[in-house]
Amino acid sequence: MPPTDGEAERKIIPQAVIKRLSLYSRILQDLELENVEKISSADLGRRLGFNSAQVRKDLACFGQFGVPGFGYYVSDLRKNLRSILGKDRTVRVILIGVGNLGSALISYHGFTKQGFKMMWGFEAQPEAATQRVRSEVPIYHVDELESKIQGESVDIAVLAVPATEIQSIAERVVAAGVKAILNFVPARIEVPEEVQVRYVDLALELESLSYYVR
Amino acid sequence: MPPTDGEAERKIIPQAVIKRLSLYSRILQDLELENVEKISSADLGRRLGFNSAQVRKDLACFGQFGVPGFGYYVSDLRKNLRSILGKDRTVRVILIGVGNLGSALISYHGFTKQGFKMMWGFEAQPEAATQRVRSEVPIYHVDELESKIQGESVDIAVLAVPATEIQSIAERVVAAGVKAILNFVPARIEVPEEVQVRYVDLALELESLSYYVR
DNA sequence: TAGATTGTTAATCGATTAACAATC
DNA sequence: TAGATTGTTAATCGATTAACAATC
Repeated sequence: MPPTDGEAERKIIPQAVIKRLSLYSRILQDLELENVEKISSADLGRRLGFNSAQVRKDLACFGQFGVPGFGYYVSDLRKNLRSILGKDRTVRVILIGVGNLGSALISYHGFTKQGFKMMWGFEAQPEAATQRVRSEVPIYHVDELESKIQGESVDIAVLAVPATEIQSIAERVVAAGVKAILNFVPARIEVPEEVQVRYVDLALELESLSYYVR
Repeated sequence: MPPTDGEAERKIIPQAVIKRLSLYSRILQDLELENVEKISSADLGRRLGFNSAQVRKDLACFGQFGVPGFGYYVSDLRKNLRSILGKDRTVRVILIGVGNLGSALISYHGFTKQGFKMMWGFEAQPEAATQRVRSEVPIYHVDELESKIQGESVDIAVLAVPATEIQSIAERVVAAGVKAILNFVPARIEVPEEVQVRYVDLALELESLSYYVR
């Protein structure tokens, strides 16, 4: 039986589908800038190296967006994807650990370009970090984490703290109500299963490449 | 019929297996520091959330490293994995585009910790970048790319240039003989298929998380 | 020897691709 | 209408997991 209400009964969508949706969304962004009005699943797939059936099936997870015999209206599909991905409103991000890597992430242009709002940075040595960074984003002492999050909601926490700190920081962030974590620290964290965690392990990427060049 | 020589007939290994191998290798590194002598596939898997059969099957792609009824000798398995991953020698890395993100990557401690050698950075404005970075790694003008690579071999090029530059930089790097690219720029590049390319798309990670918090 | 755990084959599961009726 | 392309079902492919004989 089909879901009777629009929101609550979302079926479980594979993570891989969500990633491809983001990719489609970007291509559509480019196409819109180029004033392209329509695109077929075959063309959209070709730009990313995907099969046309895969494009249609990914989209079919969320509804019917195309016109048989014609294709998809670029602007219409883009709107729909943005809404599906939750990008039709401001997504609020904080960064914890404004060291070497964190300094780059807090002012990373790619985040802003894709419409994320970097709210605050948190650091154990906030003065040094503030000097280093030169960005509009205010940097607070990590002790203020809970008090800042309280009140103003935060969607995603980006973690770039030392490995020794990661578990305790993750727990504090979760306790403060954050539901999604992007972790740049090469260590697994244990959080309740309703909290979404993604790992970006930079050295791991190099390692997997080094296999092919030996 | 089994391969008759040790090197040439490597069978095609899924990328996912190689990534897991790197993860195993790190766990073993930790265990060795803790003076743990042996580990079973079940314990190794548990640390990463993998099934024990998967651990054994991944390892089986490359040989028999375990002792039935006992498990794996930590130090022995680690040596084998390092050799498989090509980490039993210095892996030489260069970085192109020493801007905001590139500045962090060139001196990223995680790379050094995992035994990679960051050779040089290349930039269109090398003076500004050199001032910004404060690391031992010398930064050259991007015009010197070919002449520097010539002679001293480079295993992996990390790219963090502006999106408009990415395709031409990729082509130059490949022409200079580099066989593996780690691309932080959110744009697909076209290279000969023997060149290995991995994409790290930071905004994409946030996008896929934002789906879960809307 | 008895117990434990490997390496490997067979079964299961999920994701990708092909095919095609529906339809604009 | 004829042609093109969707949405969706069925077929294929590959990856994960279970099971177990081999063996330390």
